[in-house]
Amino acid sequence: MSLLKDKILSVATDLFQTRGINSTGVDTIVAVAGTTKMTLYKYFNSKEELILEVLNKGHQDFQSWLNEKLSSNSKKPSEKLQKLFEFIEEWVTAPEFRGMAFIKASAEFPNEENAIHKLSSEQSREFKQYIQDLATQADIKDAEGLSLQLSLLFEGAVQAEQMKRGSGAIKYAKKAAKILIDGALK
Amino acid sequence: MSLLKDKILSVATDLFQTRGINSTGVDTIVAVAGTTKMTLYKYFNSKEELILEVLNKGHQDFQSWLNEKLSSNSKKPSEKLQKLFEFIEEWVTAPEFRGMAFIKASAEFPNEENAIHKLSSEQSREFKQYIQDLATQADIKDAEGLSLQLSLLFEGAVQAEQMKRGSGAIKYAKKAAKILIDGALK
DNA sequence: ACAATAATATACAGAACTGTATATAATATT
DNA sequence: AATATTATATACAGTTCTGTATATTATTGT
Repeated sequence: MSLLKDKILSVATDLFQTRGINSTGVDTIVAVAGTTKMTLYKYFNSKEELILEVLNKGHQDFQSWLNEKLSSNSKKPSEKLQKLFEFIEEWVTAPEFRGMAFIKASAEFPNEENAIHKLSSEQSREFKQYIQDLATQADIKDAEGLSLQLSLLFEGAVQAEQMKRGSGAIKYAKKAAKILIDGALK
Repeated sequence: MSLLKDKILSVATDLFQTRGINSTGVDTIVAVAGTTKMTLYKYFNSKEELILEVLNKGHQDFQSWLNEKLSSNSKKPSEKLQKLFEFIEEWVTAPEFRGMAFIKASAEFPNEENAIHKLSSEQSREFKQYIQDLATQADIKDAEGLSLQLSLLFEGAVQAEQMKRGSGAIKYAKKAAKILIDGALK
């Protein structure tokens, strides 16, 4: 992949998170990326396509990072489940954390027919599914219920942290997750 | 208060939720409200002021509604706490539910210095404080921790429901809340 | 060296947006 | 009935936005 395309993607990712998607013009993106609109529109047919790619990349990056962390630190599925929020805390409290792209995107594009909204919704579903797979492998009966609850805690904590940095919400989310997981494991 | 001002506020509330704040122009608002820009700018000095009033009204309406429901159905504080998510479910599953204004607003205005973001953050804090007061009155030791956890569940469930109507997330949020409250009560 | 590709510079069309100016009509008030 | 208030109609200034057209400059491959 082109270096410039990568640069545009990463600049757009950052600007969308810190200023909002609709409030970030393509002129600003190319200026910060040190290129021109002609180049941007060569790699992306429209701003919407750029947004979709930003979302896809962000989702893949997060999922890969999380999966890597979980796989390299735990073998047993139940252990992975229990360590899940440890790594989420690490992710959320990292200084470069700027929020979860799909959560913000779904708020900026509330129409359920909109392509960006649909992708956000799909990514949220995939994340929940990922947790559900962990829960299933850990032999939890109501894997779907637990995974839904854990996703709610996750999205709530991310939302809280987006709203106020250093809110400490994630610490309590972690405790709540432990209670819910322990309850479901026994 | 003027009838027209009220009409503008309610139209703006609806359009902001269904189309997004930045994607809704004042021209659209006045057209739907059946009035003109001159009138809108008589009652609101700027679009930002209108947004702030929409947020304030939404927050007050929700808090009043919830407080009324809780007070008229329960006397004991611990009962109120336990019925909290019953009413939240009622709120979220109502056909006219369009999401929580301050959650979306904070996503559209991510800068923590922004007046709209600040108000959203403040409203989130007030809601958490409201739950914390319920928890304190119910003699719960770690009232702050529990209220934070319940707010996370709440915001996560609202987020999930905004992302996909009829997701059923609120049902599992309710179950999780029960587990957390029961654990904290004993 | 030459040709093809990639990137830049710049200008601009066309639309949408906030906010204001100005003049007119409808409604209350006294 | 005369006057003040309230709302409308309409136009527009000024900005910002997405996306394109056109011409020029670097860079790469052969």
